[in-house]
Amino acid sequence: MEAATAIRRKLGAAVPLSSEDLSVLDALLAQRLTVAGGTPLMSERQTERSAYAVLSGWAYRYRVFEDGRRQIARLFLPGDFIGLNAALLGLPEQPITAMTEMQLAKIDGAQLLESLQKRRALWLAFLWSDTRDRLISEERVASIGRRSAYERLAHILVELYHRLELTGNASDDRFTLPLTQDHLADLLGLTSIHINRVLRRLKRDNLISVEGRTIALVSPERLHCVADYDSRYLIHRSVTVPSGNEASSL
Amino acid sequence: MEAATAIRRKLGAAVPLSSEDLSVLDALLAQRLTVAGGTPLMSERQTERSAYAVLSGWAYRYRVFEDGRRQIARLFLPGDFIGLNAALLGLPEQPITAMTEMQLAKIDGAQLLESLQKRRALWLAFLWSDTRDRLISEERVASIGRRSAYERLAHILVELYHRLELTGNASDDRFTLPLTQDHLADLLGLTSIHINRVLRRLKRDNLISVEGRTIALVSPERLHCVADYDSRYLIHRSVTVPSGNEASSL
DNA sequence: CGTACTATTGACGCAGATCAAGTTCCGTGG
DNA sequence: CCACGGAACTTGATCTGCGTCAATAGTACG
Repeated sequence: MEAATAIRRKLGAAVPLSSEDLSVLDALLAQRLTVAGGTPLMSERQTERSAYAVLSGWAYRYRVFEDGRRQIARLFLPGDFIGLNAALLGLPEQPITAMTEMQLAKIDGAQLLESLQKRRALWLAFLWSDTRDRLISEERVASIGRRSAYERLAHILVELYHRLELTGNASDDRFTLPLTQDHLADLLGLTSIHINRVLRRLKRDNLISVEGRTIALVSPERLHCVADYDSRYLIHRSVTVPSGNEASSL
Repeated sequence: MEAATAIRRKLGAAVPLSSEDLSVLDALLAQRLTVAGGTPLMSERQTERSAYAVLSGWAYRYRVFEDGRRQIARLFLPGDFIGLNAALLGLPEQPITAMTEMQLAKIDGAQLLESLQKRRALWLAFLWSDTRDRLISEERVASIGRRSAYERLAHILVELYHRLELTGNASDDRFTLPLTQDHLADLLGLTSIHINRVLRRLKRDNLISVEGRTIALVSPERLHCVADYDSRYLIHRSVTVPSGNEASSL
């Protein structure tokens, strides 16, 4: 149970969770599974009404066009939820692929619905997570729409570091990046060839260093500056849970 | 009360709402106000814990960079909600500006929280609306990242038509577009000069026609094709509300 | 030791940006 | 009713960031 530290850290950072909230959460996340990198998740089996919480590993959702062009719409990191809203609403989810081996907790839609209705703090925590995902998506629009390739790359690296740090998957300005240059290209609306050149320019300018799959942010300050990284972006002051008793309220 | 047809149509299309649901909804939307075009909404007065429902008119949220580059992250059309999650969570919302004169319903955060907890169908309807907004945002990422200017413009026009049609603000393949070419540029990650040229190419190719602020989709089929418009995008089969009685569930 | 990703590097082309004028369309006031 | 001023829209000339095409290395696993 307590293995779901990524989820607990993320939700707990936004909303103070009581021990009772935590035990309901643990119950939701009880069913574990592991999938290999490359496994398609949620591909068309919308019948299931189930979602996943990411305990470890990375996944991504993408859109493919007729002619093969591809755009990654979203990355799922440890602490993120996959297909939550779709499960709650009973709607189909777009195709999602595991990028690395992943540990997942399978969440039952109906059980989740009940739990959120009973525990207001949990509901707010999930709502916050959802809101944060939207923020990220909208900042990606800003990135692809208005930032240069150099700035885009700087921005995503800083963003990923902050997201991973929150769940304990990064520290000391270093983290493991399982994305290939092709993935980065499809994520940022560029070509892998250009990613390669710009990545190397970031190294030459001494903003980052790369050893294998490990990225080190050599100069976080200059990276933030280059990316015009909004300091308020993804910063979570704790949400206050309005009183009003749990579950009752009729 | 019943003036909030845009909201009722939109939510009702996704989730069947009982007359009781509707009366709770009406109560939420009771407080009306009108703002002039250009009015800033939600700028930093995060203290209020209130949100808006758009009854008529358009607004947009944007991101400005140090050097003046601008990106519109999101458009708000009739039937959309502004700052809902932020109000529920008590978090600050990013700057939003009214583009035209707007009729709004002011929603109290605390009251909303209570209402959603009492009425499961309403909660799901709001959740659905939120999910749809995220879909739109992710499709925008795909658009800016991988579509050409010509395709992007085709896509946004088709998307806006479908969004407006749902609330009764467009029909017969025509609608009023209050956006200037500058707005379109900032929305699609282009320059207004290029928007101008591409718009004219769409007219020359007989895909659209423009009279003043009215856009007519001359050939919706070809537009869908050019844009590689996903037919499932924004289509809402009705959500089924799981049984499980309202409000109780302990 | 091949087969298949993944990364790297160079030459060249183009979609869309930038720069620089206009021009039309209004609303406002004289 | 016309003059003025300021958005919004047009149009052309030129430039450039990034894409495309093509080829070469690593690397990694079976």
